[in-house]
Amino acid sequence: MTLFHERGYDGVGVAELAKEIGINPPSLYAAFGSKLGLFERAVERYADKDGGFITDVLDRSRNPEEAIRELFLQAADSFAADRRCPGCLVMDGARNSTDPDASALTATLRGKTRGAIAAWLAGQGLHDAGPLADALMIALAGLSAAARDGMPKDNLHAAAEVMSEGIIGRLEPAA
Amino acid sequence: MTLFHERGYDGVGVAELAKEIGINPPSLYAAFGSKLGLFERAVERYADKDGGFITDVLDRSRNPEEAIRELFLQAADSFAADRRCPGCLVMDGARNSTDPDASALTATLRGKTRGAIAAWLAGQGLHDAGPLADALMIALAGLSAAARDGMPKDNLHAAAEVMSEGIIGRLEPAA
DNA sequence: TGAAATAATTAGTGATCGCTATATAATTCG
DNA sequence: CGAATTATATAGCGATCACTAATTATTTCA
Repeated sequence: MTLFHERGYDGVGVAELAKEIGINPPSLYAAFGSKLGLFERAVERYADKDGGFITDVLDRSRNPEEAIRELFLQAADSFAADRRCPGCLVMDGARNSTDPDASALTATLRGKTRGAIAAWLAGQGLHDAGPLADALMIALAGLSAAARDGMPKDNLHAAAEVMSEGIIGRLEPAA
Repeated sequence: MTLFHERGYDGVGVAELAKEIGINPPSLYAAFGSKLGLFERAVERYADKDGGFITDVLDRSRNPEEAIRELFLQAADSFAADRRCPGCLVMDGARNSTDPDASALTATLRGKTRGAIAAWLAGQGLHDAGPLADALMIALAGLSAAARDGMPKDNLHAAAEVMSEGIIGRLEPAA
């Protein structure tokens, strides 16, 4: 998972993945079926653990302002937590990959996240929950890209606050 | 340039690049020195032509509100203009590349753009021009990522408007 | 302990990578 | 027209890719 996160799906080979796990390539294929199978397991684990803060924030927040603020704060924290593998594996783990299956895998997870956010916003009685969810996902994608481009944690935090407070200021109830 | 834009630096081979130009690999090396040399030329051309709207907007705008609004609008237009090569070549052309030189090339151009935006904002007498420039760059990176992930032009526009108006609403003069 | 089943390792498959030495064709000049 | 020069194209260099057949080592039970 760390290797995929660090260098992307195409950037790491099966030999190195097996070595990191402590097995040989044939054992990797016996256990996961293919490189893509291992990637699927890694991405799902990442979404469950590292990406769990998203559903947690939505569950715990009692109003959209608090939710969005906390979402951006925790995203900036998460994306800059480990200097060795910055950004989000779901956002950027298969970016520019030559394997369409790997891209489709992460795209599906992004779709689920966007759907959960949009549904929560709509449930809060907000106008334009769809475009709002798109804007949030785009901002998160930007944060992930910036983290991967090496932006320091403090700068990431400051920029995240600008964006979150900006979007919060534009919230309005459904017509 | 189109091939690099479409599939990223690592995603396209020299043989295909040469074929697209209409020459053979040895001629490509005679003309550009290396794959990286051709990428450099392509990225610089892209920054000059397709990315020219950024400096144009800054030059023409008479206040930050107008500038930011126009920046996001034109970015969304540009990133979704060609379905075959969506997003921004400078933002995502070398993302997850295994060649650090290619990544450094695009990183330098992003740094220049961020610098130009920050300087312009500061010249407009705005508070926190640095974090603001970071936020703008991050939003643009998010728009590029969303475009590359296949988001339709209209949705991209709507989300861009949410983000731009949000940031505009948070502008404040320097202390 | 000895045979059967399982696991791990080595080595190698064809394909593609960036890049280039060699060979062929086209052009320029005496 | 023929020789020297330049530009083109073909083919192949070593390296790496995902993946696996064949071999060796280990363990499991009678």
